[in-house]
Amino acid sequence: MPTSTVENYLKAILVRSADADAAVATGSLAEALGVTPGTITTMVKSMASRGLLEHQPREGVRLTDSGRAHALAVLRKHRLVETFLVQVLKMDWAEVHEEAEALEHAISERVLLRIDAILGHPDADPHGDPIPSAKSPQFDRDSSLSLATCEAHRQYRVERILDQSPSFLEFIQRTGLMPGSTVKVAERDPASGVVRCELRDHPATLGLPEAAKIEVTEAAARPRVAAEAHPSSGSARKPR
Amino acid sequence: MPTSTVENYLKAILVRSADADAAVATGSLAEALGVTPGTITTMVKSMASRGLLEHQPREGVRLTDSGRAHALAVLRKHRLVETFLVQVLKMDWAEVHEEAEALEHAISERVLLRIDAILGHPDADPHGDPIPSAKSPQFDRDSSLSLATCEAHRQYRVERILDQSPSFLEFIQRTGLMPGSTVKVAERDPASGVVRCELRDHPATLGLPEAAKIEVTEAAARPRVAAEAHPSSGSARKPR
DNA sequence: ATATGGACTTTGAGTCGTCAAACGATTAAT
DNA sequence: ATTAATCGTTTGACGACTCAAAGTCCATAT
Ligand SMILES: [Mn+2]
Ligand SMILES: [Mn+2]
Ligand SMILES: [Mn+2]
Ligand SMILES: [Mn+2]
Repeated sequence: MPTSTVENYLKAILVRSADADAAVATGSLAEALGVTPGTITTMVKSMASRGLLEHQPREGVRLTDSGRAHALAVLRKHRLVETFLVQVLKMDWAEVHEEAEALEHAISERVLLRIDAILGHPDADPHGDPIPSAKSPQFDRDSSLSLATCEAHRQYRVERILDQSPSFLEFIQRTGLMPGSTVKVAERDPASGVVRCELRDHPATLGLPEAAKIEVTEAAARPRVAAEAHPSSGSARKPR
Repeated sequence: MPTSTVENYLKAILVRSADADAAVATGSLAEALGVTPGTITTMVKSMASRGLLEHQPREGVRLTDSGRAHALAVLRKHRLVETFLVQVLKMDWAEVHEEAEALEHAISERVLLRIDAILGHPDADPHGDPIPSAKSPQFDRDSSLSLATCEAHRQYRVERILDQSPSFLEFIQRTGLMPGSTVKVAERDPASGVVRCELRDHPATLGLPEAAKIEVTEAAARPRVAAEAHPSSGSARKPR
């Protein structure tokens, strides 16, 4: 029964250890969690003593199996809650991340089961982030194509937005670049750092670092996102 | 921005100060909150210094206007969340109190507004407890009639259950004594401490202290409860 | 009027999460 | 190799919340 503080630490470590079994630097955690480096060292030692992670002093931390399981559970709650807030409570796409940041620590397994069922067991949240499954703690890091790296003049489908800040999400929403939408890069100019895109019925311009935060796949690829983009036939729920 | 601990203290004080402006004894708070008397004294002094209440040493505690406003907001969240869990997430009537005990501290005003709207602005929770309104912080303590005090051989309507313990609520549910149901006292024997009732299609027996926890009004009285009792026509939502 | 018992408060201590500032280790530059 | 710079750890302190145990107040019963 970790506290919500510990849960936030676990989650921060998990999402930073996607690539292989490289250790996560304590400094990156300090920055992510908004606390001083000394605080991280202290917390990390206490979490290590509880078996949630291993701490290689001066090098970084690695989750144990137990720590990873806890972290995945929290991440799952976070993303299911976000999806619920958008689809059932009809809340704003750009603000649900903050809400979920608090709710992920207050929602019981029982409530989570109901939410998951009502949503039809989605496998991605409104930002396109994969929802870890209750059983198989898979954690895919598949597509590494973004608006900063894809080919120009070809149709792509937005899969995932890699930034949770409300201001960025609001920009995405304004320009219609949400997961599920179709987009084409019209021009990419490394000199000026500007990317010009074509949406279904209007253009959009953004900087290279911002374009890198928009993950895409070739337009033919299978859809995977839970958020509703088009008013399709039937109920608001998706199977599987 | 009180912590969730302080919010729990405020709520405990509020629900114990319904009657007039009598001070709430610190001992009753210690019991209600499951902490030692010394802890209450300490917390109460700190809350007094923050202007949330006044502390008459050796006598008790009284909420300030600011403290009462906070307490009412928390109570409102608690009861709206309970109603939401029952009506929208279809959770068990007997277990939502515990869930709400945690969620009341994690839900933002924004989320609360959505929940309230989706529920159609209910004015009582599934246990019949009044939901303080956002504007008028009214807090009615109207009916004082219970299955322990009402007349025998007359029809009454269950309005409210004054005990949140899951085991008691499960008993109520099993016997069909939820708010909205109709009941008649067949026999009350002070000697044995037993109350025998008639429900719509079956009898029920309970002790006097338990009967006192079931608030009723004369059967003709206006309904007031948000929980669904009968599958009525139309949608699952109630107006006003 | 005094003594007693119960309710409340005080005191000393511990845990958790945090900071600021001093300190150490490692790496990169000269 | 020495020196700097950077990154991480230690240390001492604090606020919030809690307990156990000792101390105080006060209403009441003698
Ligand atoms: Mn969080
Ligand atoms: Mn998300
Ligand atoms: Mn609570
Ligand atoms: Mn209730």
